Amino acid sequence: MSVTETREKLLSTALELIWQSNYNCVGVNDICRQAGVTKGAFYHHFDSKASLFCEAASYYWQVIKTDLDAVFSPINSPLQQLENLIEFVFKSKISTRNKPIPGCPFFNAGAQIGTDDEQVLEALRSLSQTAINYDIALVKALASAGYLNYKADPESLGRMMYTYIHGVMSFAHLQTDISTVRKDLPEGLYRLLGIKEEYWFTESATWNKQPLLAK
Amino acid sequence: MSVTETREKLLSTALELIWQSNYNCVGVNDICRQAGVTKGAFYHHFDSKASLFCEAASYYWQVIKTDLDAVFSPINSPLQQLENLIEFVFKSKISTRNKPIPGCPFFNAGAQIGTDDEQVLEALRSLSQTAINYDIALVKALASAGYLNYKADPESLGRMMYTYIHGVMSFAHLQTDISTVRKDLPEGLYRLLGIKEEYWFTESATWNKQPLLAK
DNA sequence: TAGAATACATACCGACCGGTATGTTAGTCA
DNA sequence: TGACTAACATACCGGTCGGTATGTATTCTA
Repeated sequence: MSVTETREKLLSTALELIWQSNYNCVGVNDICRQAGVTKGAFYHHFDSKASLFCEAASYYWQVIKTDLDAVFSPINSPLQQLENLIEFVFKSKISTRNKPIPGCPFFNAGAQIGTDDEQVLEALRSLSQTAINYDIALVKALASAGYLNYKADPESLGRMMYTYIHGVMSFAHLQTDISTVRKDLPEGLYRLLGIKEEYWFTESATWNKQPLLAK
Repeated sequence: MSVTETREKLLSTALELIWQSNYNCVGVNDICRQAGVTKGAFYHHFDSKASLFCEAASYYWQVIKTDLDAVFSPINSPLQQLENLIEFVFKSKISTRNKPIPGCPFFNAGAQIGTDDEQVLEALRSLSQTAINYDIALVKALASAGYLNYKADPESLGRMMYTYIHGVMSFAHLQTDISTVRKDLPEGLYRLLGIKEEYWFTESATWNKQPLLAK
């Protein structure tokens, strides 16, 4: 295995395992065993488990950014972008062949990290803010296209979208049942955004690839 | 210490520690030390850490039920009940003297427990469903009183409220900043519920006790 | 009042944790 | 060719984890 191969193998394996489980439960030993790499190699490439997580976070983001850019591509109307987002969340975070619904491992991690792991928290904050920025842009587009009932503060509304989506995912993770989510996710977003009711469930997603990071 | 005293001391201490941190990070040793009880006593009263958590969950619920019944008391109008709920969430889960925002330890736990801890998951599911039932009742009351814009499925909408509230709390936990939450929490609920805009921020909470379980 | 059950206290277990010290190999470059 | 270093591999560290085996007071009961 080449140098960069080993590194990326560790990153992707860490993501995979954390995704299936969570940050606390996944140990360095597990990651190494699964990646077919020894602990010496691990600590040659990474300072600590926490710093691996931070690098994995940006690695993760780098991967799904491709998806998100397609989801929010300007060739789609704002309403289509919204439907794409819903489809993306559903496909990448909720719907799985395997039983347990992973949710978002990075959002989950926020609830798990001890307050002492400041570098991990900071990485998570930056990740969430970048994600929210996508939502904010969508809110602005929807507003200026006249789809919204109430006048909105895009920043606040973008945050609301983000928190709602992750709330739904966490709930799905706990319930291990996706049937309610299939309905609650879009309708909740319509309601939050204040999409005029005549537009509910009218547009369908133009994006329906298999997400890059869905196992 | 009497028998029930020891037991309750362990339960309340476990709640307190899990609240400040989380299920994974809090060890049996920590709980015993903080409670001033030995490990022998612990395992005399509880089968395992998981079963302690389950009992703590129902103990927790038993305590906040008093608060919730006051929040949703029928002497309050539906709109007042909603404001009470917002105030309750804010007071008990978000606003704290100490720096880190705890969020809801039981919701957090849902993202932490390994999928093998089925008994813990079941306790959490039951807890969340009971909480959602309060929300469902509120939705029905709001709907029949004519406060809502769209016609709603109360069950679905109650779930949406629940997931949104917990999403907001988890986000606050990560950001350790409550200023945005103070605005996002009520407005998001208005939007989700479809409260007619003329009623936004009009009613004020009739409930403003100190929650029983806020440290 | 003897004995049995309750309510602990103490000491300890093996497994596992993140991390490190040290050895080995392969490639780089002067 | 020889010194140097990057890229590992191996073995091991102290600490902590959830859990247990066993001893000992105290209280209840026959």
